[in-house]
Amino acid sequence: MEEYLGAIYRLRDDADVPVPLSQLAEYFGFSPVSVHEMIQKLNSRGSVCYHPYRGVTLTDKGEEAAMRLLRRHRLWERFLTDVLEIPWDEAHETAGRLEHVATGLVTDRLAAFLGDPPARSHGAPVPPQARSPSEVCLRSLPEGAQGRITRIAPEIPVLLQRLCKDDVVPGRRVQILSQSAAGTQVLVAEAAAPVHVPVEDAGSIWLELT
Amino acid sequence: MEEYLGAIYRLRDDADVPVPLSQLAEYFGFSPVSVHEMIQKLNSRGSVCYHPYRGVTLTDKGEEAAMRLLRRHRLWERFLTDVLEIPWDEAHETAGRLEHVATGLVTDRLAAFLGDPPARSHGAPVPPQARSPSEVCLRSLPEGAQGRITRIAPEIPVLLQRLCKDDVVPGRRVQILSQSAAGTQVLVAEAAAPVHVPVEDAGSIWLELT
DNA sequence: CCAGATTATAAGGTACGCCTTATAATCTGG
DNA sequence: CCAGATTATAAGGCGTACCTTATAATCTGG
Repeated sequence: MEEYLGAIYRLRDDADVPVPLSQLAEYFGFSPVSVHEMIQKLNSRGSVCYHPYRGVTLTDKGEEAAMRLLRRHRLWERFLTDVLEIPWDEAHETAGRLEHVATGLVTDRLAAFLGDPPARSHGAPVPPQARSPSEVCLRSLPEGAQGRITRIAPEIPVLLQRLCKDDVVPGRRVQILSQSAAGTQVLVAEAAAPVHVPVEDAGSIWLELT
Repeated sequence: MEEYLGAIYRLRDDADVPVPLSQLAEYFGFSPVSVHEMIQKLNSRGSVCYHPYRGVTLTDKGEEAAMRLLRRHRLWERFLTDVLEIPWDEAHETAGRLEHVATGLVTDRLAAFLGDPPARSHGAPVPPQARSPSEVCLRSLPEGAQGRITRIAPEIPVLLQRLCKDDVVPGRRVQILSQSAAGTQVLVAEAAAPVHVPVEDAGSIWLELT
């Protein structure tokens, strides 16, 4: 239930276009029928606005809930990475379960404890927050450019897994070796071997130049 | 599933006596039939040993799982009360949901972050830990005695709610005003009005004398 | 030792969130 | 503009964990 709102929020990623149900189905690895069912439920509950054949958008109510959910996610993630020093991929996954468990008071205190962070130390902003204009997409960078990964967006589970495998995670310094139609060749931090990032993934990686 | 193991662990409370299913039913507020069903499942999975007409005990496997669960509970509880300064009753409830969400690594790091606490600052030990021998039961104290509440055990939800309502929670200083067949009259901390604790509750309150 | 209370177990039901299969509606490109 | 791909929807199923009702087994105290 909550997961759907979070997924829509993540998938639409700033642009306020309807998210196709097929995209949600792929995101969760659920059948399109199941997603459709759930969306109907969310629609009748007024969390979501369903546009047949086009997708779903969040209502004000849904937006609210999704924002609070993502805020909790970011806060827990930040706690796990910064305070407990859990690796990013595990932190992200655990935060995905912690985000559903926290009263308003706990969330607020957690935020205060973390110093009301304006952003993840390594990653996307803690809502409510817009994307920083200084972030540029990996795909748009020339060969030789260097930067620090600040964000993976949208955060699609399979994508995150793929990237984590190659240590392409927020916080890493990278250098672009070459751009081609197939994708981008990058050198990650102090790693010896270059990593190939396919086009469809490169568009989801955002960095700050150094 | 996990909840049942935790409940058995809490209800048996040190003594290694079978826990009657009726007690579990009361603990959860479930019907006896539902509890019986679940116990059958746990029994066939080898987490629990079912003694018909007598109750359930934990197998080594179940004991292990319950201990890890309770450990996570205590650690989160301690984090919430000590670090985030959440009131005890809310902390206990939230910890009840957080305990199911934490990998081994997160638990270990959390424990380290809290300084590998031997006990809750206010309350029961973080397993594996036995009960302190210096704890005495409220019911057994003479009039006039003073002490600090260290523990509510067993932690039965309805009991915790009742006690929280009167601010009878771990950490509070109390003075025994009178003992009677009906219960115990106590003065809590700096509260103006004395509180009446019925016999059946007084047996679950443990304190350290001052 | 047996009657009344517990406890066990069988049978059938509900809500939830997922599934598959199949058909109908709508969109879109050659 | 229509054929093939998407998308929607109907129908029926599954597992989980709870429920009620009803009957059977066992325990326990007077």
